[in-house]
Amino acid sequence: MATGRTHRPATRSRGIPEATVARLPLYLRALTALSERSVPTVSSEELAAAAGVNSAKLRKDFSYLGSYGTRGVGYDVEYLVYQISRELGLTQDWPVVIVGIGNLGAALANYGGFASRGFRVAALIDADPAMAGKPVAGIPVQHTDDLEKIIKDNGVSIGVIATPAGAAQQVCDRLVAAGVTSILNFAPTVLTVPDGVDVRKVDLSIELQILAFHEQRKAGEEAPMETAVGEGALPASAPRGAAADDSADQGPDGDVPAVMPA
Amino acid sequence: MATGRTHRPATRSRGIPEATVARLPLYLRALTALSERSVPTVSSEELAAAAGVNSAKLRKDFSYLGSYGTRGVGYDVEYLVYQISRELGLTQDWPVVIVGIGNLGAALANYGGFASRGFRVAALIDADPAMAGKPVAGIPVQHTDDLEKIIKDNGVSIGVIATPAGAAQQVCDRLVAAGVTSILNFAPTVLTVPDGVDVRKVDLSIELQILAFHEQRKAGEEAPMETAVGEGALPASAPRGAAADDSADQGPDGDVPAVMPA
DNA sequence: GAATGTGAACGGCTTCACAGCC
DNA sequence: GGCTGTGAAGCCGTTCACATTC
Repeated sequence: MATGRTHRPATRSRGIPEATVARLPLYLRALTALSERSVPTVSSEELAAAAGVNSAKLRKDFSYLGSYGTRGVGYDVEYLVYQISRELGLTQDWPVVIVGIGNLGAALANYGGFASRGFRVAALIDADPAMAGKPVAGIPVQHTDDLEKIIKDNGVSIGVIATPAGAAQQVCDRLVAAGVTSILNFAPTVLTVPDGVDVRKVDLSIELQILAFHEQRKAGEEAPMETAVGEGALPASAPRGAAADDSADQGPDGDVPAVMPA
Repeated sequence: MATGRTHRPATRSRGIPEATVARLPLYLRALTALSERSVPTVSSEELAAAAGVNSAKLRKDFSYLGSYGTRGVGYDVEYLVYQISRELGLTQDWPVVIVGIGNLGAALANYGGFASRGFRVAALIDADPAMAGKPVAGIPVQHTDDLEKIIKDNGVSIGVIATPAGAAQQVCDRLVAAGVTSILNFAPTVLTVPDGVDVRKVDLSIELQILAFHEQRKAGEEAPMETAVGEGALPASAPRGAAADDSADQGPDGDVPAVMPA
């Protein structure tokens, strides 16, 4: 779920549900692993297990792409890898710029998963003049002043924001003005963008807070309700006592993207 | 009876929907900003705008927590900050361990938002002996061998995995065995955990792939390919050979690059 | 016999719209 | 008059179950 848009989900998608799109990368990863082991075909059951979803959902998801399986047999791994890659637009090269080369930005620049799937880090941009020219992950950092030129020269349409929250909106505005239409935001702030621009956010503290909510609930399952606050005092109250009991939080549940800020 | 636990008990007392829980941190962030500006009250409309959601949704979300607003007036900022914090379990201190101190792990350790919301980095753990003792973000890295002891000594129930994919499941198993019941996973792999353990995942390459999908669609919006929307328009029995559409630029499959981070 | 593809049922989340209270 | 709180309606996604195809 891309956030940041004002209204209109504009989900003008050509039939493929958002929830399905969000799972395609998962299937692709599982298929890639199978491909590397030279496995020729998989059943929906096997692939679903590898991707961590249930088989009915997987089959339904694939049905939106077309009929790529063979009844009684399963799916051809290589063929499916290609189809999903194509559907996701990974058969082409996507130049990406990362703005904000702090700890996080550097980590992203070094992240192998970027380059491995059609994404190419075209440039690293930072507002600190002292960073200019300094190579990070083998790529020289450029100054924010040249942002517009960098975007245009490289035909960049995807930007990653890893700046402090205070600078995020401004950077976002400049990226958009320069032609970027998809943004991955790591800054813990809500970005406002014009229609037609996609924003996805990843906020670490939000993910942790969601975990804390469930964690708290596990701990207070038998005992009491609200009250107090208490501080510190972390007795050895083994969270995993005999209590345990249900805890319905079975899987990671749908998918709320995720995490971390700058 | 006291049993019959199916899946989702939730029927028990306060059944706050997952979707709502996922938004509470967002509201909390917006409220905190208002609080810092000493704004006394907000209307659902204003707060919703600040959080990037619509007001009806916000009111519905708050209704699950209780009636904390005043009709005709709005919500008291301070009071709401407290109520949401309490609901999320942030009025207590959560010690967290980060396993895998590479670029990403270091970025997480340095992330300020951690401490600011009830989370405390209790320890940094890495498998590389060369890292041991080296301070990152002011905290000395400890070796994986001591993982169990660290977890127990600090009463840690939340763990963050920032290791390479290959090590993730093993680390996860050890964390869980040592008592961790909530995991935030940055490794691009599906983790298997026992019931009662919560896992949330964050996958950077997946987020980018989702953006690529939408980006691609925007680009192809002008060239009307086969925009056969409709519903049952998919009966195509013939799996259309590998030929399929030709729209694809170049058909480079280049084989499958590994989806894995460093 | 085996496994896909899919209509239909189901359940959860969002949006609407208005009653209720300040 | 302004704004919250909430039943009701609508939408979307998941799950079921089975006809269909190999």
